Amino acid sequence: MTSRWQEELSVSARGTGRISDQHIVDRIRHAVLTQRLPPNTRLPEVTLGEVFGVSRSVIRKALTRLASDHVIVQQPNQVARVAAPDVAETREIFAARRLVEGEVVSLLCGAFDGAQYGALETLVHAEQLAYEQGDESRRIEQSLAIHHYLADHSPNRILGVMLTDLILRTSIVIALYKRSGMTSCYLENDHADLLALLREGKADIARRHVQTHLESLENLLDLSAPDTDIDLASIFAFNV
Amino acid sequence: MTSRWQEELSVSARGTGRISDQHIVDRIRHAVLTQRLPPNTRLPEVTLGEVFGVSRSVIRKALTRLASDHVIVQQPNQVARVAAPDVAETREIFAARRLVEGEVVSLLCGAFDGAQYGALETLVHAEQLAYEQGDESRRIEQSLAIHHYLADHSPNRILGVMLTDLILRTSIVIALYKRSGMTSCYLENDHADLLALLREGKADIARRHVQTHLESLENLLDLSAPDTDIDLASIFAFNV
DNA sequence: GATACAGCTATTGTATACAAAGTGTCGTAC
DNA sequence: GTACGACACTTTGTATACAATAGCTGTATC
Repeated sequence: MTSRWQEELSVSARGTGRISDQHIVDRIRHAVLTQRLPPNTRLPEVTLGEVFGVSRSVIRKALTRLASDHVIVQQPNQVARVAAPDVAETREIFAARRLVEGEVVSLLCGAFDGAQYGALETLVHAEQLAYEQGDESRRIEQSLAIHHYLADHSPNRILGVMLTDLILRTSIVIALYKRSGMTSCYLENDHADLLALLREGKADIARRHVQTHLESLENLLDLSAPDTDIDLASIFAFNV
Repeated sequence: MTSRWQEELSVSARGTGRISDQHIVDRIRHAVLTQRLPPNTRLPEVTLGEVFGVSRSVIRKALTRLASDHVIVQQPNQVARVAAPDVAETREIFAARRLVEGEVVSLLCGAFDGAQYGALETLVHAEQLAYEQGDESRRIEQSLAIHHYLADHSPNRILGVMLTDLILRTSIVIALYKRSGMTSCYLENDHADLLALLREGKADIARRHVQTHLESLENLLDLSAPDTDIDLASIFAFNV
């Protein structure tokens, strides 16, 4: 039973001439980021090996790194799966991201040159356009590009890579807890306002703006649903 | 040429019955943390395999994880080495730790119960005692234990593991840039004062206290020295 | 004496074989 | 029909063999 994602990944792999473990990590990260690899998806080593045309050794290294980044979860003698954080962890991920992205934005205030502001502006416009055209997947891509741009240009590179990881983990939990009725996790003008604040160089205001933005995003999710595991635990409690 | 650290690690390994990659990661992390594995130390896979009595497969997995945690650096076809961040990265590590540990402490304010305050107090006293007795290595161990205690009990577990990593990376750069004359990186009463603030539950003051504490620690380092690579570059400059 | 080159050694990269553990299925007993 | 157990299959864990690459040492040459 060959599922959809195997084809997607192998197509991506075919484009590049050679395949290193770094490539594999990037492909899988990107697939998770764009929600083509939903939470809990099984990732058997042999299957991935066939998809990318390498042996398990290389896959194993890639999976180890992905597990370190909390993109997948690996338990002994069990198949690796795309991570599926519970509600509590989801809140913690958002809180951590508010802290880190707030600081990064604060550091970034007034630090860009004209070309960089231009690049950001292009991304913001593209997102707005995609939203107006109802192209949801393209809108998400642009939105992610904006946040990644901030992470990649963080004056503090440590915080930059932390933010990159947190953006990915945020994508995972959004995929998990997005309200079914909700067509889109979009907050109009938030990114445009942020860009303006960056230009003006008001660090504290910009920091708070990002944090509010992320809070709004979190509030769009349905975090009331009890977790599968927690359900089991409560059942046992009743039996005892 | 069997060097010192190989013996140290193997002794640690012998104590535990079985050896998993997690054990190996922990051993190496601890050895780096306590500065028995100084920055730039070479870590060949076969040697580690002999030390721990496992094959390269297991070592390889451990090294991959350590590299993900920035404890070691791995370049293609080259021996893994204990990380040795440059001055710029050192400053960034400290800045990141100030942000994260400040937040963790803020979250922790007034959150401990009596037993937990007692545990912390014991650690603080032990550190003070070790300092008075001039037992530097023991003092460092206690100091690390205090900060690890905070990280391990962070209400936000994401920030907790981030802090654990940053503590380790801080240890590495302290080993690298400690002033030669300086006998100790100790700031009297800082930890005791922090404990008092945690008890009182003044989150913002406690946060600022930790951040100041970390700034003082950074200022004890000699971050003016040019990097090894830069030294070589300047020598070449003279010859040309 | 300096330099370029060749070959050797040390070390990592990759694939594969086998062992061990988990997962699911089928059949049988009741 | 259900519960239990045996067995087959899937998947990961570990070791090892071989290939490929980096770094070093010695030597020949200018």
